[in-house]
Amino acid sequence: MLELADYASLLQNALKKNEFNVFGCRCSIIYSGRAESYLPPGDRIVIIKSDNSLLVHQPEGNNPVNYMKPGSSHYISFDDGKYFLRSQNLIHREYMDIEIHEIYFFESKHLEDGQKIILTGTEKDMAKMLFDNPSLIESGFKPLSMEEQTAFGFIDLFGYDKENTLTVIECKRYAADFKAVEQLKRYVERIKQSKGLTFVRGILAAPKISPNAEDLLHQEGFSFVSVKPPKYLERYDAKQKTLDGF
Amino acid sequence: MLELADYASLLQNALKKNEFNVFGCRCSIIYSGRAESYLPPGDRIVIIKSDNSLLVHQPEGNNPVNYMKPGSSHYISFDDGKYFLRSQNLIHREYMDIEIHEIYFFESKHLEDGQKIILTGTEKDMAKMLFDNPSLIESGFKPLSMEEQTAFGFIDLFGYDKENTLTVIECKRYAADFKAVEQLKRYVERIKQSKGLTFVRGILAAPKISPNAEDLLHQEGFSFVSVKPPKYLERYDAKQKTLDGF
DNA sequence: GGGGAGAGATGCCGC
DNA sequence: GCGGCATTTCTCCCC
Repeated sequence: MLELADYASLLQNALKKNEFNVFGCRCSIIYSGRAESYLPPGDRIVIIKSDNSLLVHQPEGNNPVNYMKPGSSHYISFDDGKYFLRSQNLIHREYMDIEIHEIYFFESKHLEDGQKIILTGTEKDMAKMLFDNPSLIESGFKPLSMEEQTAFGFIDLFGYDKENTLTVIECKRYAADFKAVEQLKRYVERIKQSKGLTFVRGILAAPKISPNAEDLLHQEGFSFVSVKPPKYLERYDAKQKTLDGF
Repeated sequence: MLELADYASLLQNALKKNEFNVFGCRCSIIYSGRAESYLPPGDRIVIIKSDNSLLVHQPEGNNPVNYMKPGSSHYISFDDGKYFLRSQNLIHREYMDIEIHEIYFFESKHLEDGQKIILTGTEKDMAKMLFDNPSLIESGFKPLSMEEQTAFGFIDLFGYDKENTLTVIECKRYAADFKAVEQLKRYVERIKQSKGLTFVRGILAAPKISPNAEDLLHQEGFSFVSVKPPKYLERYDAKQKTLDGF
C-alpha cells in the first residue's frame, strides 16, 4: 500500500505528461470563480483530462460536485504538512484548492479518441422530419425553409399553409411550456413586422403541451400539433437486434 | 497484465457490491432513450457509481459523452466473442450498450461521503444582499419580500420605491438578456392584474445587460441596476490566505 | 409528479 | 468576443 506522499509524487510526475489521470481520495475543496464554494472532507474521485480540465465526483449523482474548465493548470503543493492539488484558470479567473487527506488509488494513462458522438432525436431532426413530411403538420402545408438564420431570427421551420398563409413552426423535443409559446410569439411578431403582414400563423410542434402553455397558445391564436422527435437508430436497432433482451 | 476476460470477471463481481467503479477502456456505445446515439470505437473511462448511475468520459471535455441516471442496472454479457456492459433504466425507458474492446485499468472501492457543497454567489444570494442593502437598488427603496412564491409567481425581490410605487426586481447573476426582460415583464403584468394596479415598476438587477435586452427594457419602461453577485467566501479567503500564491 | 426557474449551467453556431 | 438557443440539459422547490 502506497503512502500519501508516494501518490502525491506519482501525481506530480503524471501532471507533466498531460495524460488522463484519475484518483480516488478523501479531500476537501475550495473553489473561487464565477461563484464560490466549500466542500467539507469526504471520499471523491478526481479526474484530470489531457486537455487540463478537472472533474470531482462524489460517490453518488450524475454531475460533478466541482470542476475546472479545459485549459486550466494544476500543481501539487505541500504546505504545513498538508497536500494540496491547486488549480487555476487565468482566462476565466477561476481557482480551486483540493486539500488531499488520503489517496486510495491512482491511474494515469494516455487515452486515444478522436470520435464524435452521433446523436438523433434532436429538435433539428424534428424540423427536418417535418420539412420532409409536411403532412405531419397538416395537409397542404408547403415548407419553405428549416433551421434557418433568417433576418428575423432563428426559426425552426416556416412555410405556407393550404390557404397560403405564412406560417411559423416552433419545434420542441420535450413537453412544450409557456416559454416555448413566448418564443413562437416572438418569431411571429418579428416576421409580421419584417414583412409588413397583419397576420402570420404560429404552430407549436411538440410531443405534448402543458395546460398553462396551451391556454397562452390559444390566447395568442396559435395552434398545437403533437409530434414526437424521430429516432432513426431505433429502427436500425430493431433490425440489428443489438438492444434486444431488455 | 490482465486479459479482457479477467477484467470482465472483476467488473462482473464488483457490480454486485454496489461500490464505486471506474475503468479505462476502448469501447463503442449505443444509447437509446430520450434520444439515440452511437459512439464509434475509442478510448474512454467508464464510471459506475454506488447509486448505479453511469458516466462515460472521453479524454477531453468537461461533459460525459454518454451517461445513465441513478437507479439504472448494469450487467456484463458475452455474445459472439464480444464483451458488453449493458445498462438499462426501466423507469426512464433508457438503454445503453457499451461494447468493450479492451480494458486498460479497473478500480473498485467503497467511497464514503455524506457532505453537501456550500455555494455562494447565487441569484438567491444576490436577492438577499439587495434585501439587506436596499440602497444598492436606489435610495429610499423599501423591500417587502424576497425569493417568495407569491400568488403571482416566484419573484426575486419586491417592495416600494421612495415614491411608494410597487416595484418588482428580477435578479440575474450573469449578463441579462432579453429573456430576463420578458420574465420581468411577465411578473409585472401578473402583479398589475392581480392587484388591479395601472402601474408597477420593474427593475432588472444584474452585473450587466446586453444591448438588445436594454432596448426592450426601455421600451417596456423598466430600468436597469448594475449589481454583482456577492462572494462571501472571497472575503473569508482573503483572511485565511488559502487561495494566495496564484 | 408536473410546473416554473436557476445553474459556477455547457455547447453549438453565427455574426 | 457576444448573442441566441438547444440540451438524453440537471437540479431544486413548490403545488
